[in-house]
Amino acid sequence: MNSLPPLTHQFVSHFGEMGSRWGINRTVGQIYALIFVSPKPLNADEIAEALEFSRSNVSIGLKELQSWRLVKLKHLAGDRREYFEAPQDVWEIFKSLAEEKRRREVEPTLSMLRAALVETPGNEADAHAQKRMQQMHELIDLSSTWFDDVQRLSPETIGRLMRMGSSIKTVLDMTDKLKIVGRKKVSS
Amino acid sequence: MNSLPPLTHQFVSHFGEMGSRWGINRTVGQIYALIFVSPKPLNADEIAEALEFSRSNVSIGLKELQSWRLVKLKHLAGDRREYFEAPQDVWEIFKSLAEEKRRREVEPTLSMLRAALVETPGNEADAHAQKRMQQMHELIDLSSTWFDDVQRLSPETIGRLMRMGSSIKTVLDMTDKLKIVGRKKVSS
DNA sequence: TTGTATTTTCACGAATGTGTGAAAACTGTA
DNA sequence: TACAGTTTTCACACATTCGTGAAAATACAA
Repeated sequence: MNSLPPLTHQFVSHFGEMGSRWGINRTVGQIYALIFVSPKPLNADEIAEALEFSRSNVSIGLKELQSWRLVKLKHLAGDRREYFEAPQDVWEIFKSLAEEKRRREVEPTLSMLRAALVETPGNEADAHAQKRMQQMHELIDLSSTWFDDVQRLSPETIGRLMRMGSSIKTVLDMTDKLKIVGRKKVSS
Repeated sequence: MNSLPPLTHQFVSHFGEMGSRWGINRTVGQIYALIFVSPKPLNADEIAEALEFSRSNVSIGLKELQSWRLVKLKHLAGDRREYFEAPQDVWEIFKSLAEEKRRREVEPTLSMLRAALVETPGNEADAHAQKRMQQMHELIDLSSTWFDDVQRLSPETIGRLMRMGSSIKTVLDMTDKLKIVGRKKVSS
């Protein structure tokens, strides 16, 4: 760990520190950071040595990172060991992360809400609770579906959308106007 | 806790279970859930009784929820106790959450990346690492700025944008075409 | 198949996080 | 100021998570 070059070291340390806030542990964060900045795939021993973790710890960390689809397993010719690398395209990474987060952190709640919404509340309190759940469901469902849709766009298109920022409103207003004009034309 | 009406109970339990995935603990999750579905503001004692938590635990949980801006403190006339309620507008809640998450989970990383990007790499490995950090920075910075922008739009506009889903691409393509036509006109 | 390199599992100690009751601190009223 | 209601802090016990080395399982070459 201390033998890492300064920028890499800084990056790896930061991911270790932030790990807990992101819901992964220090080890996993550092392993990912190291793989992310590495110019070539790494095997578990290299990681264990660079980070001064036990081999078993690295094994567990890599399993976890694979479950998040943040690292890809790669086999090098003439080498039996397993090598890992991070996808090169950061948009790809972003997508995997978002998708996995939704699956783990959002979907279960959506299911619970859906189940609760088809029940018939047995009293005043539950009737109100159900109304609140309805509001929550609407919001989560809309954002979730939207994210799903947008994810399918090319990175280039997403980039274009994002760079518009809040001026997307103007575009939206414009298209709405066009639609109304269109409708008027048809109906008149 | 067991005296809560069934739908409320289900909701509260779920938030307790999901808590760990969301980076809050069971207690905090349940307290929030209870406040969210409650038709009226609640005080700490009511929460402690309903959830069968110790009074001190509720106090700590409420502090945490306030720090996330998920509950609002409210004083009821003629009552010295502090009452808490969740903002009624779910979009408002969503915004607070997103903002707070960015502040805690994204900003520190952006700072670190910015700092690393102005350094001069001392060797090949760090040169490559810096390139990767550059890519990561670009992505996070763009998304972060975009989120900031969009957050300022009215819930209604955001809703409109989201309901468009991936067909936003068509709109984007259209406006691009308009711009090109416009430019041609000017230049010709 | 055997043998060896490699990965995974597991039990354990260490570290961290959680929830409690009691005590301290605070707040507003008289 | 005194004091009663309310909130917060704190030390402690308990639970959970983390990281390790050793042993077991797996994969593959000969």
